[in-house]
Amino acid sequence: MGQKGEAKRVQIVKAANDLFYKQGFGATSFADIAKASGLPKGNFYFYFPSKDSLLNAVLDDRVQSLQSKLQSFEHNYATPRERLLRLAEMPIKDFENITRYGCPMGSLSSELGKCCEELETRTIEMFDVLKNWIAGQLTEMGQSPAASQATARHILTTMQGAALMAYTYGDPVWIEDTVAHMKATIAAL
Amino acid sequence: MGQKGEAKRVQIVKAANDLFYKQGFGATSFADIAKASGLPKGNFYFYFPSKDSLLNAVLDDRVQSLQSKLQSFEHNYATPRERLLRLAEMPIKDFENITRYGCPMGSLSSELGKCCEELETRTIEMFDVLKNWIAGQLTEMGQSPAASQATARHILTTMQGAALMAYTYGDPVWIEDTVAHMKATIAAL
DNA sequence: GTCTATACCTTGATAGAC
DNA sequence: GTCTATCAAGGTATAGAC
Repeated sequence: MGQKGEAKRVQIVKAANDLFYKQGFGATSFADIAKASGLPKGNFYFYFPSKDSLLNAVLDDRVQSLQSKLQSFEHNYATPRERLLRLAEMPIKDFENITRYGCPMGSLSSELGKCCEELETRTIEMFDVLKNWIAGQLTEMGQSPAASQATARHILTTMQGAALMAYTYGDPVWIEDTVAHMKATIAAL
Repeated sequence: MGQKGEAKRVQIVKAANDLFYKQGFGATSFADIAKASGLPKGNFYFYFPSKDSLLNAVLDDRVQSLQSKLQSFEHNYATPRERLLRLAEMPIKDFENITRYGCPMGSLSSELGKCCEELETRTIEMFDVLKNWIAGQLTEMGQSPAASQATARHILTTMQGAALMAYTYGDPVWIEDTVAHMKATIAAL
């Protein structure tokens, strides 16, 4: 596949990523992606054998974004506590999107679980990246591996709940309260 | 509408309720409901003018179930703390369904938010019933109205997060840990 | 490699017989 | 009131021209 082909592939994934987030995977048709990307819809099947395959590419992209984000935390902040605090307040910065479209990981996971189990396992991958990174920070802070996992689960659970409720009510107050609570918890660890 | 007609209506709502929970609203077709209820699909439009209308009937049913459940808590347990503890441990009893299909309220809310805003407001109704009941118990325990609302939001947020994560991972540990944590919080109030 | 045209299926909804 | 047959629309996916 040539240079131009790769660029087009990226273009498709980019448009699909956005639409899968804002409309959901099932509600997004190839016609939608064609309109958003400016590419004719028959072309997609040259790059992706199926819609599921396209979603897989989108998930690859999201995992990579998440990993580089976490890496930037490690680079920019010296202590694990500081890193976790920055992570916890991320939903504040993104509250508009979360309130309107939900958490990119949580809402997709919720949707895929109902229809396609194979794809659901891919979303677990994404959550695992985040969970294990959080647990790693906690271990670095002196928690045992088991305790780190439990605390990481607690943090993920709370943030996902906040995103879902803020999305349901269309009100960021659910995020604000939860983030404040979470930051206090982390600071006290 | 006669007696038999009403019975059939209930039968349709019952089958739809189950399928909307286990497969999702969008993924459930009239053909599915026909197969599950044993009724021919062309018949549905005599009872419901549209699929949305059927969902509304399902939501009415769920709200009523929820309200009678909460009423039974009031009847069976003397103190608000006891009632909240019983509510908090409900997901434990239902962990198998939640792990497989998610929370009936949360997963539906997540799905509807992406497609139909009018129906999304109906799910808020359901959450409000629960939220305001929890807040009422907390007020009875001496919390101020504002604090009661904030605590009720916190409880709802946490339980929804636990349901979503248990569903995503297909693992009830997310529920067990969260319920234990929640019960400790309530007991300490 | 790129794009058009279209096949084929499933969906929600309707028309009309009984 | 109840049910069968069918419609129009929109979906994914494919065939094949260029």
